[in-house]
Amino acid sequence: MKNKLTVYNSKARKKEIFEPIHEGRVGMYVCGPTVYSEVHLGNVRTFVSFDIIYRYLLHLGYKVRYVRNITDVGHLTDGGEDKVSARAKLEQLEPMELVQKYSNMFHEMMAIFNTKSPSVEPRATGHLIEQIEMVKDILDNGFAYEQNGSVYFDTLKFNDKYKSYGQLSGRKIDELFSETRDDLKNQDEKHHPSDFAIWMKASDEHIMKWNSPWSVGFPGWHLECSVMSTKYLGKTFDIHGGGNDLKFPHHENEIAQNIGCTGVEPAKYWLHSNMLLMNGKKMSKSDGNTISPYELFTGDSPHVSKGYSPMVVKFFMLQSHYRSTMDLTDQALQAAEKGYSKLMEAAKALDKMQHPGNGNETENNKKLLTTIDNIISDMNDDFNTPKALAGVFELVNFINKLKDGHLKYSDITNEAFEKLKETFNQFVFDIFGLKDEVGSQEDGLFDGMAELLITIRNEARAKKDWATSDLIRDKLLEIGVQLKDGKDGTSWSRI
RNA sequence: GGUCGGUUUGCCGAGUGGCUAGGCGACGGUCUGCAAAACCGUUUACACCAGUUCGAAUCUGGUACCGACCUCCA
Repeated sequence: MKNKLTVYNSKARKKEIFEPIHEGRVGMYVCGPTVYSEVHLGNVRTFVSFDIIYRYLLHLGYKVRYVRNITDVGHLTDGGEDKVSARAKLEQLEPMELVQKYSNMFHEMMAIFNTKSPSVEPRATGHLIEQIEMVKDILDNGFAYEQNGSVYFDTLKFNDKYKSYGQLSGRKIDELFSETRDDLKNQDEKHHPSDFAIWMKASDEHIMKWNSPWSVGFPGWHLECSVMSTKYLGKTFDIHGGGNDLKFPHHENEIAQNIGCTGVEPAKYWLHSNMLLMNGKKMSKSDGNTISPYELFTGDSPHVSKGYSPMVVKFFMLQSHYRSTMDLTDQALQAAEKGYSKLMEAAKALDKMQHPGNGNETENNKKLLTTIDNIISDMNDDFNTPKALAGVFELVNFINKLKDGHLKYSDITNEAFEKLKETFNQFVFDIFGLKDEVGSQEDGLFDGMAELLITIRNEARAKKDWATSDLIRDKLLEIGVQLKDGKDGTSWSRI
């Protein structure tokens, strides 16, 4: 029981045992970014969360097809303008130029955070034909109607048949009706306020528009995900993910479209990640409570005292569960920086450690094996990374004790030690997707110079010339090299 | 106003009807020429008020506060 993966299904509002539709294979769709500006740190959290889910499914041996779309049309601003073309106008670029620019930046950011590329990354504008086909199908099935060149999804009619509109977000169609405000323009085109556009007629000044049986226009925002998930994963697939804020209306409408078109539920499990807060409040550009990933790296922001590396930020994110809100503060990042470096030091130490080959099955041995088992069952429990990470830190404790001789190798069997090594590396690098940022910067010239300075300093120390010794140590620290005088001589590391 | 979620030790954050998560910080120690780093140890909290229970921070009800969403030409 403990070894089975369970996931929290937002639709069922409970944890369920994960059983893929087709044995050994998983289809996963995650709503990607709208590429009209630089990626938001909150988006990063969502995609890092789903990256870890993707990596863990791969680790479990599933063949995963991971589809994450890029929205480049149909997502509108408050003023009704397309977000992409509005920004393109501002930057004096062709809409597709803008899409390319921010897609590239998005991919760069995903690489910086060491996330794996999805299997398919489809764009909305690349699937106009399929979107028009789906609108036709929904019309044919009677769940949509045309009005002045626009096509609206008929939520009342849909709900009469399937009784499920609002199920995901916990909304009732009657309440949606009572909330209607009078100042909504063109509401008279809709039969019911909860109806939504699946095809919109474009005004003359609208740039991004295409021909269709109903008008020259553009697809509704929700349509692309229904179309692309169906195209690449089939009518019903295993996992649909996205940010919590997309539950309503985006995912609710997506479900309605899929069922309205194919007659079946699109996803077996709905997974939603929670929001990233800063200093206890929602990140918002309008009130200045925001920080971009780049500002976070450089420290060029009033919200942080210094820069934090991408892996520190990722480590920070791992410390909370993907379904919980998480609060970004300078203090919390500083703590994460220390924790991350402790983890990497342990990884380096473990890499050099070797078990002599004979050991006994002691209490410590038992404790080690239990710790390892718990890490796995924690991750199986709806991808509980903070708990699994806590377990990994218990492994760090084992590693350090072995290194310092507080724990003898003879108290640990060779088999258990190998299991420790395997589990530690799998979780830290393969599943959490962390990497050692500092180590990769070193080169031979630098190493040689550092060793030379240490030799000179040790000669000074031997003569009790503390002034020279401390000068070397202090100056090296200033340029980011920290010396450590240990029992077995002096070692150094970059900070 | 509606829907959903949250309130955990100095900070960040898991979790469970009885069994000190973890990280950071702080304090003590080991090591050291002194440091730093590292390591070891200590640091026992669960918004408030009722109720259920042998026992609740964990379940139930209420209160307060916080957050997200509330539609696509708003």
